[in-house]
This record gives sequence, structure tokens and C-alpha cells, in this order.
Amino acid sequence: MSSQNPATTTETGSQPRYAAIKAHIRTQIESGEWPAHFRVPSENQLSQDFSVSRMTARRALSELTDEGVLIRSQGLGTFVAEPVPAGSLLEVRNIADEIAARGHSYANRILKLEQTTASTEVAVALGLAEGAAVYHSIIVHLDNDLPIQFEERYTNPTLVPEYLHQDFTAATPNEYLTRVAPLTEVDTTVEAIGADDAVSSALEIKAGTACLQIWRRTKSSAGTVSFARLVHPGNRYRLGAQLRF
Amino acid sequence: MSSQNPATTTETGSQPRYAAIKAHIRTQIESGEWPAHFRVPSENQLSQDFSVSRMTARRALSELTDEGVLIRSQGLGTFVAEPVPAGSLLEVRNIADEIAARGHSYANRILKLEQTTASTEVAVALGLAEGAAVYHSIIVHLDNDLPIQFEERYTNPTLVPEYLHQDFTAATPNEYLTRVAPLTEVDTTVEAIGADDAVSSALEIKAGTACLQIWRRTKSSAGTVSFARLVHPGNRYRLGAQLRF
DNA sequence: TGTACATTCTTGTATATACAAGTCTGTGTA
DNA sequence: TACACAGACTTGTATATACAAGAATGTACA
Repeated sequence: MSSQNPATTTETGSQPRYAAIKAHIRTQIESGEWPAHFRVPSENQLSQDFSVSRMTARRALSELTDEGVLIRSQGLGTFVAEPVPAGSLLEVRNIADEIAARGHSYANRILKLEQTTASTEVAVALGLAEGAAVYHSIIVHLDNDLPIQFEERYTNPTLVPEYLHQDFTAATPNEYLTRVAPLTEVDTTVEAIGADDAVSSALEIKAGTACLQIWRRTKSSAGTVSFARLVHPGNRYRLGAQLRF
Repeated sequence: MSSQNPATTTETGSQPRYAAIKAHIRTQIESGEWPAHFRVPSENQLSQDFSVSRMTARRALSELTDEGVLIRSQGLGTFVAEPVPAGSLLEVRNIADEIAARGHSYANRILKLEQTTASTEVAVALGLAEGAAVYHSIIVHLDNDLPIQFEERYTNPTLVPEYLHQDFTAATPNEYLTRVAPLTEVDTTVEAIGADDAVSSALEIKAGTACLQIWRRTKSSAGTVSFARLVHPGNRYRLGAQLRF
């Protein structure tokens, strides 16, 4: 600092300076360079390294703390937080792994894999125009040959053009999507429903059976990648979605 | 401003100044004084009203924005956000406030309030010995006289000895517990169930109706405070538990 | 040997200031 | 009338500065 005229400048032309510091810290953590409990450089140190004021460096650290990436303690310093506090819906995110961990066999049935046009709801969820082309898939996941999850998914073809030609017996749609499009954000909504006809026949349960329905919208930096509805029969498979506040 | 010596002072002895501004804004919103889409005073206005610098007023607005209470738009102003887009489990955490925020009337029915002995499950959950004394309560929460939540709760008597003598028509158990025992951690598990007999009669729904069941274990530094089972009818009340990763 | 205290880190709160940038409104000109 | 533009707001970014307060370390004194 010091030499250049105070404030402003914005130089990069796009992202603010604190964002660059946040990105740097995130990179160190994600690459494994800075493991959990690692002591992050102090505000003064960062302000020197990046040639910004202490308040700007502080903002980067504070926001990452709000986001659960870091933990701060007055007098002690700033530290990398635990990777993921708890289960936090991981078992839903990657059902094949979950089943394998239980020592069961995983399989799936592809009921539908097609290109169709976006309805109003789907268009809004994916950020596309109504009637635009979308990929639509319906897959049933089996645990020891017993259906335990009904997955209906709409995928944005502009972001994942190869979706229709994937071998989903090898990797689930969710695994494939997280590999090809690095996710920046996941919105999840949980609700209870009685099984409708499509679900009841696919999961081989009576219509009206209590099910846990999870809406999941995954976004990458380029936009909304996919929009899925995951239905679990509540009686057959005890789904524990552990959350943390 | 201006006259008093710059910075510091902290005067109140406890909470920071931006917290007082946040509390004021929250009060206005919760009382209905400032409805959704209401334009909140600008940073400059607040800094005058509260005799703080603009950056301090800004901090209050920014944090409330991060918390989803406000929405800010450059050039336009700051506005009160929708009551809660779809939930964020707040309605579960504090159902009375949630109902009040929707402009509905809140009431509850106390079906049971007793001291009993801990079963194996309850003992494990609360970290007590099997057969130890525990408080047991069953309460139904009503939204406009319509039952929307069934709450069965086991509470640790060593941590909250006054539990049985509270007036739960004035404050819900959850409100009371968070006030008397500062919580350090909350574990939540979500699942779908068909309504059992106790739930169906309390919520006035048919047995077997799909419900969202939330198990919640609250801990303070002294140990596990309480263990609750919250059941919402899935058809009557669309519970959106919006999560973020 | 121990305890008390000063020093030096750290993060936390607060201010005053500067300029950037989006949004609206009114005014003046073509 | 229609358009351009200047102002007057708003929020957003960035800095320099000041002091408060928690935590660790070393030093001096009893």
C-alpha cells in the first residue's frame, strides 16, 4: 500500500480484492495445503501479503468464518474448520457409496432417459426459457435389489451436453454431475409426501405411503446445472439426514 | 457523533452498537411495523438515528442481509425480505414466531407434562442412566386453531430443574430452553413417517398420513439438555426445510 | 520457587473518509 | 415530444486509524 493513491482503483476490473483473498484461502484448504486446525495467516500478515488494508483482509477472513470454512478466536488466531461438521445429507448426495458402506449391493434401473421441453416450473428452476430443451431422467436406486430411492432429474443441456450418453450403471447421475461441473452451491428442500402413482409403482410400495421427498438444485459458476427430486420410502429405509446449525 | 472522542467507548458494557441496531430492525419487522418489501432506513439515516458511523449502521444491515432478513440492492435501498421463502427450519426452531410472522394466531395444547423414568433410548439420547428421572411433555402447536406440529420432548432434569413448572402457553418449550440453557450444538435428523395413533389423534389427521418427523437433540456445555420429536403433517402444512451447503 | 505484571501477539469494534457504481428524477436541449 | 444529461440519492469497496479485549510469553520481584 502506501504509495498508490488511497482507496478505489478496483484494478482487476471485476471481482473485489477481498474475494481474491478468499479464493486464495479456499484454494489452500481444498488442495490440502492447509489441513483442518491449521493456523491461517493473521489479518496483519494477509494485509501485507496482498497489499491491502487490514480491514480488507479482515473481511475475507470474516466472510469465510460466516461460511463455516474458518474458525476465529480472539487472542488466538484464525484456524481451518473441520471438513464437514457432520453427515449433512451426504448419504443422500451419494447413495451408491452409502449403500456400499453398509456392505449391501448397489444397482439401479433407468426408467427414462430423454430430451424434452421445459415446463414452466422446470424452466424457472434451471434458469431457462419455457419450452427450451432439457434432459429428463428417471432412475430407481436399489439396495440389495430393493428399491430405496426414486430419482427424477432435469438437467441443463447447455452445461452438460453429454448427459444423455452416460452409463449411469457405472456412476450415478449425481456422481457424474459433480465430476463434470464443479458445484458452487446446492439448495435442498425437504418435505413429506404420500407416494404418487409413479413413485409407488417404481418403488413397489402402496400409493400414499409416507415418503421423504428431497428437492435438490445444484449450481455451478456457469448457472444451474440440475434439478432433482429424490423420493425415499419412509418405512423401508430409515433415512437420517443429519443437519447442523 | 463528532463531539465525543472517536471510536471505542463501548458504553453499554455488553453488546456492540451494531447489535442494538440489528435488534431494533428485527423488532420492527417482527411487530409487523415493517412488513415485507418495506423500505428500511438507509445507512446514512440509521447512522444519524443511532449516532453511529455509516460503517456501523452498514454492518447491521449487512449481517441481517446475510441472515436472510433483509434484501439489499445497489442504488435502490434495503428492503424487508419475504417472511421466509420456504423455511430454513426456522419454523421448527421457533414455531410460535414463525406463525406470528405469517400473521396467523398461535396457540398450543398441552397433552402431557410429567416426570417419568428414562427408557433405554431416552437415557442414551440424554446421557443419563436407564431409569433415571426425566421430564416428559407432549404439546400440540396450533396455527389459526389448526394443529400443525406434534411435539414430544424429554428433558434433562439436572440441567433444567424448573421445566415442569413453566407456562408453555407464554413461551414454547424450545424458547424456554434456549433462554435458560445457552445451546452449543443442535443435532437434527429428518425422516418421513406415517402418522401413528398418538400423532393422528393429536393433529386430527388420518392414521398413516405422510408426516415429516424431525428428531432434535439440543446440547449445552453442561451436557444434553433436551431430546424432542417434532411431527408435521406433510399434506396440511408444507414444511420447507431449506438447507445450504 | 512462584506469582504478578508488562509486553506483544491476536481478533473485535468503531470511526471518518474516499471513490465506485447502480437507480431514479428532474431539467434542458434538439 | 423525445432524448440526453446532470444531480441526488442509494449501496458497494477500500483505506487508515484508534482503541478494546482475549491469550500467550517472558521478566522482575517477593
